[in-house]
Amino acid sequence: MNYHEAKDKFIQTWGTLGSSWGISRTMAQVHALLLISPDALSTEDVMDQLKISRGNANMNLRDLLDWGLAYKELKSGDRKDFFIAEKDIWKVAKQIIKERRKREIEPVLNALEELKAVKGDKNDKKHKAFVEAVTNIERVVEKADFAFDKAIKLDENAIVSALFKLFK
Amino acid sequence: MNYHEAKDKFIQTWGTLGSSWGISRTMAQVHALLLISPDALSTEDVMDQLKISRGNANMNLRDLLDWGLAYKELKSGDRKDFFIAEKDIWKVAKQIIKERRKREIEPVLNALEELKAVKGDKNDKKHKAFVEAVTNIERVVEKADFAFDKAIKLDENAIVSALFKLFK
DNA sequence: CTTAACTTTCAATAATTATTGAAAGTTTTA
DNA sequence: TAAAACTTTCAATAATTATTGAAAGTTAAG
Repeated sequence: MNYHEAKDKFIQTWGTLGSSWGISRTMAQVHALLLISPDALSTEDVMDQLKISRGNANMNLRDLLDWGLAYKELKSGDRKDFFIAEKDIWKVAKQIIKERRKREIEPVLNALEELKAVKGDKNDKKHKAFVEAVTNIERVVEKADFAFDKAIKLDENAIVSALFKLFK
Repeated sequence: MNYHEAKDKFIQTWGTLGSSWGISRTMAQVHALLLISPDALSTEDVMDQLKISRGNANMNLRDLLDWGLAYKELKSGDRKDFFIAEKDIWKVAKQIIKERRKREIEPVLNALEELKAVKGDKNDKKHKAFVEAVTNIERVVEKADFAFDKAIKLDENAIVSALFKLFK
């Protein structure tokens, strides 16, 4: 496999992985391209290399900035924006967890809390099953939330070695 | 909020959460419905309550069985299949992690391994950046894979208390 | 066997989500 | 201030993904 084949396959692979873990396919592809680029790229570079439109490139670069997965780099003597990826993948992972915790877990916890207050006959089979299910789920979601919160505060090796110790 | 409102909101919430964590919206909704149902439901019950077609109900129930998130229950004197959800949410979470590890992480690790073997000038800036990026990613993905592998073997409290100890 | 009860499949269609590209907006330079 | 260089927006459109429902398939009972 030569450089170009490998590059395309990498962008494709990273895009697929990203989209299955909650970041959009194109955003992950742009990130992949930036990851393997030794130098910062402009919007046009991204457009050319991924064959996407200006609007699309702009949108996804902006989203990457929002997620903290890429940074702007201004080159003196050039008015264009250039972009570089966060290349510490552990930091990338933590950043994604952090964003998704905020965007997805928090609203769910709020919704679940509300749901427990359902009015009705507390001895009804359905009512009991409902409150029980919601309470159980809330407990697990809270624990997952807690785990993610801790994970983003630990470094790469600490979390792995902590888990490992449990099996020594 | 009365029972029906709460039920609908719960199904909606669980569907949204599911779809953002990699299981299809409708599959998560069917699972939600089964979760709060005190008794096993038939395909028709699911069709009626979620207002979805027979084909769709069948497909999603089958997928839930595949993922190990629901079970068939046969009632004597009835030829229909009835379904109940796995109600231990920690088990549900572990099951989802297990399936996604198999379906998504393993293929990515294989692809990354292949990519490291890219042919070309090892001193070229691009080539070096590429191999470095792929190697870094592989390292983190392997660690995440390891962590998930351990997580699905631990019980609910062990993993949380292990993380907690690191902060005491 | 044959019929009835039920489940599965799949091509057509609908719904959703992503992408384009031209126009509007912004910033910088001279 | 004007014009050039660049970025952002957004309505139209394309691509993708999910859903339907009728037909085919399967299983069990009579």
